[in-house]
Amino acid sequence: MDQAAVKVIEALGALAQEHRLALFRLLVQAGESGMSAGAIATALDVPASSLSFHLAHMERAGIVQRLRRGRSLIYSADYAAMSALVGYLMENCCAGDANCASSSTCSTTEESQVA
Amino acid sequence: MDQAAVKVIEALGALAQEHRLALFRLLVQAGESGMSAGAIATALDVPASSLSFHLAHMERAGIVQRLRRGRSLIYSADYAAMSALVGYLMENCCAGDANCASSSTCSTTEESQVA
DNA sequence: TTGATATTTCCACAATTATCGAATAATTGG
DNA sequence: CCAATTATTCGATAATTGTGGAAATATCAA
Repeated sequence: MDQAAVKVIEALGALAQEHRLALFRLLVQAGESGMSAGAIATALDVPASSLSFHLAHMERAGIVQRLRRGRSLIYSADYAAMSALVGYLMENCCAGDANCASSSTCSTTEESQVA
Repeated sequence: MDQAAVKVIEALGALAQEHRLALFRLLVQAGESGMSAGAIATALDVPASSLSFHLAHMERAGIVQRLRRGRSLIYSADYAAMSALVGYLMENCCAGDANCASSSTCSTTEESQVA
């Protein structure tokens, strides 16, 4: 299994869980400024230790970023990682056939790279 | 947790596994005509019973479709499900801000619906 | 320095997921 | 109908993942 596949599996696995999916969408909507761990815990109503586990999981997977501001740790969604993910899944869609079943989904093919 | 979230978690979980990720990409590249279970098993070098487990998993999750042709079962990728997935993840990106960090990823927002 | 705030790490336990050989089912050609 | 082909289900086992209270770590304000 190549390294790109490993990264993609980690990212997909990080998103495939109730709390983490809600968390990612929350951060997507929060935009660049992100949210503190505490604010996220309040918004999602998840115990701090559980949330911390999930946040660490997502950071390891490279789909969220973290920075410290004072006592708070601020998390934000990594949009580039998201694009790369979709690019990997749809790579070489329909073997490059022009008249593909789903041209819209297929057309996103070669625009992104997994880091 | 709403129904859309459940479907998305199942789809993401279905993709977040070594063999299933390889399988999905194989089907994406195969296009509309799809591939038989046997052909997939050969291509991926996975025991038949294991592959069957993964194929069933993916069909349940709604990211691949199945039809019978003679003795063979033909599987193909569901592109629409893929689009819906990305749409859900990026919904209301950056709270609708025009000058979003990643306009390209964000712009895919309201074009798809989870069934 | 001390006390309060913000968050993580540790740990033990529960729950889910993956593996694959053997047995079973569905389909077809002769 | 029968043998061959194609693929699934069963079942026992191994491996991974999620949970949350309690203790530890980092930061700051006074």
